[in-house]
Amino acid sequence: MQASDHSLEIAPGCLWFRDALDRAAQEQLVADIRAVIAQAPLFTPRMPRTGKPFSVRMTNCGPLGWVSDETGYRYQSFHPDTRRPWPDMPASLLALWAAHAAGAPPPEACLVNVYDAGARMGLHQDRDEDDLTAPVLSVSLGDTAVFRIGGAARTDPTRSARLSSGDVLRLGGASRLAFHGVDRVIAGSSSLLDGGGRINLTLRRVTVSA
DNA sequence: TAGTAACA
DNA sequence: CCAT
Repeated sequence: MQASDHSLEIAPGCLWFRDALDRAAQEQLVADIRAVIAQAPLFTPRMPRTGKPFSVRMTNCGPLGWVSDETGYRYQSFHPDTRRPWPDMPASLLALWAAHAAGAPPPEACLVNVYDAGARMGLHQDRDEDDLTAPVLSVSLGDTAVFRIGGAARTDPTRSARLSSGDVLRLGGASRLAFHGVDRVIAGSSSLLDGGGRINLTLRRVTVSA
């Protein structure tokens, strides 16, 4: 991993570490995530109540994983289709947390979001964690995302930022409950992933530590 | 309300 | 017509 001293605060409490990961570190993460997907296949989450599918596919690693279906959003310890426990969190991700979320209790969930061509993510808050004091770390791999972030209210003004492969974003403090999403992914903007697309990793602490 | 469409 |  390559330490990035330079960070930009794009919203209060939201730190953008550009080029935090060099190419080798990105390739290591991709290899680790491929291994996770081999154990815990990508699934298509659905909206609570309506059952409308997301355009991104997901999986998780770590003791807990985020899932969504007609029942609602939740964290659970097993894959929704295979019913098997989520794979262990790779050392590369634990190192990333140590480097960019120092002082926070260990991460319990890494949500893997796979954006194929045309996939988007509507504006939302990460608020299903019991521990809302720990930051959320977001890692961008592959094609550039046109990311949007606002404030804690849905109607707050938003700004956009292009998140490139290797960027790390930390949502903490006042931005921990900021609405955010991905307007679109710029096809062909990265050579990291065979076949293109984008992988986003979000590392979260879920339970309140003693 | 992590979805979309419709509308002012 | 486009953006919100």
